[in-house]
Amino acid sequence: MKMLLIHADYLEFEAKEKTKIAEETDILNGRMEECLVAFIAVEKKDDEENPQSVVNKAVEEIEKLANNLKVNNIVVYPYAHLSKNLSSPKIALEVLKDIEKKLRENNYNVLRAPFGWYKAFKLSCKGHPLSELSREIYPDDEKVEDKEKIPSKFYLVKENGELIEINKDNINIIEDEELKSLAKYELGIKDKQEKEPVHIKIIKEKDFCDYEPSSDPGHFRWYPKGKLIRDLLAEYVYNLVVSYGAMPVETPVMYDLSVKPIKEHADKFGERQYRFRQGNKELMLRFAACFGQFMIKKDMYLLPKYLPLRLYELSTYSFRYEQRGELIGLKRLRAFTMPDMHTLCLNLEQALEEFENQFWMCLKTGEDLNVSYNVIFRFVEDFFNEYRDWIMNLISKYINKYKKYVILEILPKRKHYWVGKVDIAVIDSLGRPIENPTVQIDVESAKRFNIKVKDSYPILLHCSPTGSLERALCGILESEGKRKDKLPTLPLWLSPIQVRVIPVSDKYINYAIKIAEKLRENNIRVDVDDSEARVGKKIRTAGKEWIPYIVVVGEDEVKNNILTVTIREKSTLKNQYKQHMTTEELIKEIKEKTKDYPFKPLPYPMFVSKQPKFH
RNA sequence: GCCUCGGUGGCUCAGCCUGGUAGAGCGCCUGCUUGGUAAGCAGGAGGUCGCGGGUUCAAACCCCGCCCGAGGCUCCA
Repeated sequence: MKMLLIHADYLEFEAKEKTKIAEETDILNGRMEECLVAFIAVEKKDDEENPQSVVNKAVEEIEKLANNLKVNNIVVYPYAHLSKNLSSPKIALEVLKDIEKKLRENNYNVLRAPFGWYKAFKLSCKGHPLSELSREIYPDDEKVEDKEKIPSKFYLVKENGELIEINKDNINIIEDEELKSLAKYELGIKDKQEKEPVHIKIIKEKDFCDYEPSSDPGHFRWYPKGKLIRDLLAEYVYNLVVSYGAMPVETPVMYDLSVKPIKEHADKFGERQYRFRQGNKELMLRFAACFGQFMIKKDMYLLPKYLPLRLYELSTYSFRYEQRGELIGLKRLRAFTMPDMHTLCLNLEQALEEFENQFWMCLKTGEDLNVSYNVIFRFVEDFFNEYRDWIMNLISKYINKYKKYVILEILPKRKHYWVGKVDIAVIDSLGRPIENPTVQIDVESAKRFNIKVKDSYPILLHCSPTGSLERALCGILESEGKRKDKLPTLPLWLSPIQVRVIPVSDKYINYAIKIAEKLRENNIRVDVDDSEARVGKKIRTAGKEWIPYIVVVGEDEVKNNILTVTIREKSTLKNQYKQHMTTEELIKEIKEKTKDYPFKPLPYPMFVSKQPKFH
């Protein structure tokens, strides 16, 4: 709705002649003194969407101004010429009448000029700063969406391929607690939580990373240990996708909104982006690596034999201007690092084959990060019906391999760029899903970005095998933080300090250093606790740092040339698991456990007494 | 973005209601202790009480605005 508001000494009108849409009325002329005149055009979107909300907002605006100006007389004047996109006359009349009625109820003197007549009018505008104002009023979109939204259906899929529709009442048929949490979340069943997720405490306590109050909310600072973990994860995903056949690229973080496909793709995601003007350009910060990779593909001369063609980029960073109240620790940020692979597929058959491979790749990351994944497939109904056999076959392979059921969402019609996707989630310490790895079948973007293989538009797959690195870490920490069966720990290859050597007294410090150096030469992250504390205290400190191997050396070890190693994985808080082994055996064990994973050296001084605290 | 709660030495928190010299534990430093698997003993240093304004003779405390965090709502390509 468009509205022009005039504070006037008087307004006078006279209806002269009917149009086709004229309302029947006796009030064909009128005059009001000391009044606020509201010229109003009701628009198509008001009509289609939510007329009642427009009425309420318009009345609110008028009253606000009337209050300011201290006037009690209001003229409601239909004025079609304010808009080129008018609503139907029927709705317009209803809206105008409603506005008149509401204002009357609120004790204003209201004069409404007749709708659909050619009218003569005289107006005397007061001419002070507030005397001429225009307002544009948008309908609330909440109710609109409700109207448009046909809800999805959710199913539990078991090994025999049976689909059991799940809803609020039968949710307990899902026995797996984690999968049930995921289903509950999807169905909008919420258990109220008043606590914060445990990873927030852990990241600070362990000197991984922290909030940066002098940036925008949701942008973090990373300390050496957290930086190490992120770098290791980055290298891990790089190796994973490159050995799978992806070609790494790097593309800009910001894009020009005057480029049509960029603008279209960006506009789909509405408010949740950083946009800014620089010079005479309007720019946006990328919220995923799609933009740059699509532009590369658009400019390539693509032959069918190149396909499936996979480009990979670690988007450091992707930016999303999430709502302020929605930012939570590492779970939702405004700047995050997203491994993002896009695969061009010749046709749907090839796309399905790729989808399956990429799905298995996503699941493998759960094993490497030592987290438990829960799977939800989402398909648009038509697509599901057409490829049902293929889908059910994939699901049954998954169930056989991982011994877990899956959730299946069927969407009545396509509303995003994808026709099918899989989301893979870790359940956090409060029973809420952290959705992370994903594969999506995109049938829209190739056309939008004019990516052509010969003369046809290929299918595009989006895949992030771990999801954002920050969220991956979040998932690991939440999983460990909620552990009851044993001590929380990071996977060995991700542990910032893998081994700590503790001399029983400073007599043995040189021996401890010798051991540490030997480990370090073998690419093991090791430090030496040279502090003045007693052994018990040093063990406790090492335990609080989640160090996987603690080597205590004293007289016995020197004499027998053997190490006493406390292995965290096999210990509990009360019972430390200790094992005697030679230095070579320890090295061998660690090398064995980390052999398929990236390595980076200890980013800290080797002596504990020299290691700074970051908080 | 909205609603609720919170922000006090490096960390965890008490004090605020009822205004009057800012507290504890851990950590840190120093000394004693030279030690054997999750907190040895003693002493000491360390605080713009988130920021800005207001009320008051006097503000960590009362009032207003803002910033930051958590929970809830809404959102989540």
